[in-house]
Amino acid sequence: MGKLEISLDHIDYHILRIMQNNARTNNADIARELGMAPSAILERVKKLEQKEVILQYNAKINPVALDQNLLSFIFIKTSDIIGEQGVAYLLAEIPEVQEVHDIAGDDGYLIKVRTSDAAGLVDLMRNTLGKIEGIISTRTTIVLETVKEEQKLVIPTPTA
Amino acid sequence: MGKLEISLDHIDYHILRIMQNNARTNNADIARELGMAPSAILERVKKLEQKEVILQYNAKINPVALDQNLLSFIFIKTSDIIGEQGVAYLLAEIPEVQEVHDIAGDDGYLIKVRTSDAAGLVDLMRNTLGKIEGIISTRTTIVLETVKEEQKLVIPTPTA
DNA sequence: CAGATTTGTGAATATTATTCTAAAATAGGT
DNA sequence: ACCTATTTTAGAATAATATTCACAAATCTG
Repeated sequence: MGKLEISLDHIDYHILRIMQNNARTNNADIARELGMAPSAILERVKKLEQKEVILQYNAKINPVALDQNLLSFIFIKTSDIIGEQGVAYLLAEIPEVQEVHDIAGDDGYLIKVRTSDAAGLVDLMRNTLGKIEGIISTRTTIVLETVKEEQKLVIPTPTA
Repeated sequence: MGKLEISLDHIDYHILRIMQNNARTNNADIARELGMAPSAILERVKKLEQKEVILQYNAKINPVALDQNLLSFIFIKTSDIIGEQGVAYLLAEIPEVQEVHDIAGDDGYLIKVRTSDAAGLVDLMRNTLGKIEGIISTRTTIVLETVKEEQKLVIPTPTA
């Protein structure tokens, strides 16, 4: 069920490194690169999934292609009691909201939002955020340009 | 030969929706779901890649499994001239830095950083950020808990 | 509407995924 | 060290998928 003990060896790391860079790499290729049988790789990958080390595989789509050109970060102060996250879950349900983080200090959340343009952002704030009870205030930061945007983690190497 | 004209139909959207949710869905399955020949799907997927609509496929790995438990956002003010992004590129090269955004207003950047713990963050700020010329000041926001973290885009549906 | 281009189908072949059994490796306990 | 239980791997056999290609259908374009 939940995330069990995690004990990953360098073979797992190698698999993760490959998968992180191209999730569509097939078993046969991974097996060749690691010099192992495809069946062994398949077994390991399944376990990595079961152990929730690999959470999901997803295609990164170009926002421009879908006309989602505006990225914004919004700090949201709420009346949520510490520990409770009612507003957070409501925020998480909004499709345009890609991330919801409970942050320290400001008794609030930081969310990442993608809309087509400024009008879309205004619309979202007015018609969606505006209707959520418990939001006290918001502070929006507009992204002019994204230089890097990945979810890749630093994976330990055998010699480090 | 960058991103050319983008003209996506509802079949492309459907493929993107499937791929966004599970990048390892095989061609045959997609073909079955769309009621088309696998060869046709293969053709479309290749074109989506060529047109840079699909940017990459990646496995989302559990940060906890790799002992990267601390997520932080750091606002960085620099002496970069507007339009120039020297510091941004240096920041982008840091493995622990997952995102680098040029933001409006504060003549600075917002970066997203993942470290093992607070000590790792301090270490990064001191030994890596500290050595980058042009950084004037930083303001760090610690994430206590992440409620949602995805890169999924809103994909238009036929009836919307 | 004709010619040209794009996109799709269907079949054939190459490659890969998956399953299974036995061997090898590993971990624990004495 | 040794034996046993457990985990992991290899290897072969089979099922399924990927990929290619020729031709048909659909779609532009002018």
